[in-house]
Amino acid sequence: MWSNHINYYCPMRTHQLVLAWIENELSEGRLAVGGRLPAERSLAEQLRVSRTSVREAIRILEAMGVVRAGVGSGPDAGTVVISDPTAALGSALRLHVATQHLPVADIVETRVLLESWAVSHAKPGSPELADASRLLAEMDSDDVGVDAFLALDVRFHLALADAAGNAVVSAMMGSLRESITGYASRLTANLPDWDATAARLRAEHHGILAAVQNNDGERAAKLVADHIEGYYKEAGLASGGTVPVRPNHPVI
Amino acid sequence: MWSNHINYYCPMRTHQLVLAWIENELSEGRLAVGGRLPAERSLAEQLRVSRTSVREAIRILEAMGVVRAGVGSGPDAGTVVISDPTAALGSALRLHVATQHLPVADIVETRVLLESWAVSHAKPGSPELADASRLLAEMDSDDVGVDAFLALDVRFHLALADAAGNAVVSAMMGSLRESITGYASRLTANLPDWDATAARLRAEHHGILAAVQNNDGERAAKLVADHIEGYYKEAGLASGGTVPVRPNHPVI
DNA sequence: TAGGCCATGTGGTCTAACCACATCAACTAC
DNA sequence: GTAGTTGATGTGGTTAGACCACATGGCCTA
Repeated sequence: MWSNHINYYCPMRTHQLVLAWIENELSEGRLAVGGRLPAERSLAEQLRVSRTSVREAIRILEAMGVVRAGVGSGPDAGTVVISDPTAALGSALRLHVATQHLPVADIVETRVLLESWAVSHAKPGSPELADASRLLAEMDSDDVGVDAFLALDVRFHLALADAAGNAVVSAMMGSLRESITGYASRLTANLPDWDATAARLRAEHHGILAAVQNNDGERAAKLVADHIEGYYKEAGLASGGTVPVRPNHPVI
Repeated sequence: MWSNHINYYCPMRTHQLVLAWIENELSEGRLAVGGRLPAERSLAEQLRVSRTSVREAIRILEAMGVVRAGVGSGPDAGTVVISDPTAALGSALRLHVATQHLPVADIVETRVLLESWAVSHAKPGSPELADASRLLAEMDSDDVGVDAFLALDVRFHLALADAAGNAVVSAMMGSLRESITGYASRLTANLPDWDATAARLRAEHHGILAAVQNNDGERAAKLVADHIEGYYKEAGLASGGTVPVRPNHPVI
């Protein structure tokens, strides 16, 4: 392919040129989180490409959780740099689960691996553990429904993961959870007795948190592994099955 | 936003509609790896959207490693479904490293975690270990340059990760490696004596592989952790530093 | 029969136009 | 003077239509 207007060979597609430019701006520090990209029309003119190509690049960055695009005027408008690795990893994992080339069993296994490491490396006094404790208190309330309980459960486990202080592990944990949320909620229907299960989960949560706060990382790791594997075993994890339709669950 | 031609509220952007349709086709099994998407113009007509929106969706899927687009006619032409989770995760991680919201130290730590788990769960007789052994033999040759050695090193560690048989861990390992390749090769320049380092790395590789083949997962995990941490420590990992420019390193 | 050539269909790119939206400044009515 | 209205401006979102390079395959010619 020959780059338009210019007479030298260009193996890149145009939107990749734009991506490379933006990534370079990020690397060089001229563009940082919270900063704004030039308007699409300006950027197109600046890079001598069409607005179409600029938009394709921005769509990719948006799907990667690197930028957020907003219409209108004001602080929420324009294309601003963010940093949401979880969104990108989650979408990618979910799509590949849909192609059935990433077995759900492998995702669960990886989750056990990451979360075990996280609880065994969590700092006992970290604020994330205080959040986790608050979430447990909410879950102990009698008037939480199944959906609310599961939502709190997700936040509890993410708080545990965050307590280890590793951004990559946190992002991967979040993305793994996101990619199998559909499964998890369907699995709940398989449970013979939700109330009994909920009571057990509550007790296990408290045990895990106590172990972490007592600085007993090894015990916490074992407890959390049993906790996760036990839940999926009880609910009957069907590895390699099909994913339910989620029409209102966009990639971004 | 009101969906064009139709009089009901539609909170999705048009390209997300296309993404949802394609993800649904994948989930329902009507589209599988190796299959082909309808031509962009056909798909646009079928979904009553513009070709631009279809293309934006395909760009995202391409960046996610879910499809591959080829021009012309014949078997390599058209948009065909693939499954390359590593590409997606790697691009995402690299971009977020560029935004300096994912510390390189966290990536290295995560790599240690995943790879330790992988070697401790690798099956001693798996074919991936035979590949790893072949790679070690190549690395033992005297006439391999630094770059070739590092390339073989990457493949050796990926083979180890694959031996555990978890697709998610393999993909994450590959993406972590990809996201810090720039760093790793720059770090080499910091080494005081490459020949000595290479000799040490060779010996450590053989030790790791031997432990795996002897079914001593615990020892293999410790060796691989020391191996990785030792290398980065010797080369002087600068956490939070800036990434060098890679103009010919497209996202896809 | 062998070679060249063009019709066909693919993705890649560009242009130009319109829309919805959000802000802000200027203007108008009270 | 103040409050409300209104329009200009600039943003991303979407569309239509055109042209290009490319790869195949069938047709036609020598």
